[in-house]
Amino acid sequence: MTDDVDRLTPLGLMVLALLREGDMHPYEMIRLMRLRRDDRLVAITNGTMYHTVSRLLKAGLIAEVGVDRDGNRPERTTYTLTDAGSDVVAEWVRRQLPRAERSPEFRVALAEAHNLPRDEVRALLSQRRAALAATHAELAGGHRSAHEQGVPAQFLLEVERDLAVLTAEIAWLDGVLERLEDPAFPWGVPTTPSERYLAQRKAARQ
Amino acid sequence: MTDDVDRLTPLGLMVLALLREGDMHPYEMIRLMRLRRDDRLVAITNGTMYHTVSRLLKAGLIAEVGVDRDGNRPERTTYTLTDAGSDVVAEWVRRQLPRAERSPEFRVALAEAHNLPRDEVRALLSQRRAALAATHAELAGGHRSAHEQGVPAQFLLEVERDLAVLTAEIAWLDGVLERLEDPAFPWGVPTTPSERYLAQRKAARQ
DNA sequence: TCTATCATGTAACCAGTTACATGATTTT
DNA sequence: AAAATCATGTAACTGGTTACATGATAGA
Repeated sequence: MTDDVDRLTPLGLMVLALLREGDMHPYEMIRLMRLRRDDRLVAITNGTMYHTVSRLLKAGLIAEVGVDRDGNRPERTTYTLTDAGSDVVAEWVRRQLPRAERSPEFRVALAEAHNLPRDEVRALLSQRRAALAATHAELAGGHRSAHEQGVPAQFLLEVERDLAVLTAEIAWLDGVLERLEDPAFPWGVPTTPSERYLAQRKAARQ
Repeated sequence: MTDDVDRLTPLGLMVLALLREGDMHPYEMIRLMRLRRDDRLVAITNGTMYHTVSRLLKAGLIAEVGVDRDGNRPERTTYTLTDAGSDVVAEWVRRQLPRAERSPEFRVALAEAHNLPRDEVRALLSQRRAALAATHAELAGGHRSAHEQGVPAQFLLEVERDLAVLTAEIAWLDGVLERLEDPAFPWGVPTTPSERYLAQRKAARQ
């Protein structure tokens, strides 16, 4: 399983997380993810989706639960999450959330953070906060010493942008950590699905 | 050439830009880029570097300029930039700099922006500023309507982070655009190489 | 002298992208 | 009825990563 978690790509994880909402066939995943604008986080194309699904299947994280057919359209295979797949979702998020990298992985982990208990998320994000602060300090040190050694300003623009973005992220994280302490802040998966949610599912199912 | 520019990866572009400083063999590129901490921007491994160099060669963007040998160490091939390769650097930066995506490509384009004239960079970054503002507006609209339709707050965390980072980037860009208007802000490649620069080159050459 | 690490590179594998295929439905 | 688009998927290509190879030097 360690291996599974390591090899999981952002799209792979989002597919697993999606299957926690119910069994689906790949085309439905594509539509639902596009409806929700998950393509902000990962590129979604037919090729990538089918490719990803077949790797998840081979890894035993999902399983076929039958083939249906709608009118005379091509058959389509519906997939379900295995127990292993379900475990892997939490483990992946747990691993990505505290890391300092500002990567596609982190954005996905944050978007899927509600798959973990709220207190664990708070702890993981605190770790990330510390890691980002360390990165910031190191980068600022490098910038200062480059400046002192006479590196011209036009070569330092990118570092300065990086510092600005890092600062904003840290400030944002501080805000979130505070909000998460408030018991009024909602968490987890709502027990009664909203209208909007149901409408989305239906639209995607067709 | 259009095609060349499109297919160029961030590492490929950085290799081309590096070769504007002089002919080099791949291992030297690896060392020099690591010294300069370019591995903040792109992953640098042996495999990736040699792979990239061989693709640049095949595309005619670089050429072999001889094989040397140091003592009994393995032979090594030195590469030089072709005219086509040199053109492609500017064209790639010109294309990436105004885009709204906050991708590895943009960071590399910014780090290599000094390969273009300062006024062109100002114009390109202004375009990006506008594109980011548009993205921000759209994202904020999506967030508001999701909120109004009752999407619980724990599902909106990632969007909020995205908005915070976008805001910081726009503010940073405004600062840069202002600085670039000041004729005292330095630009271009310094004519007399600094000590630090020479020391780096030497250390990387070995 | 044995072992570790450096210098330099090759090759196989793996994930993502692009292009295409095929029949069904909808639009003109 | 022709053209466009949708639904569903396959296959080939391309770029990046990992693992390995080989001789040279340096340190214990």
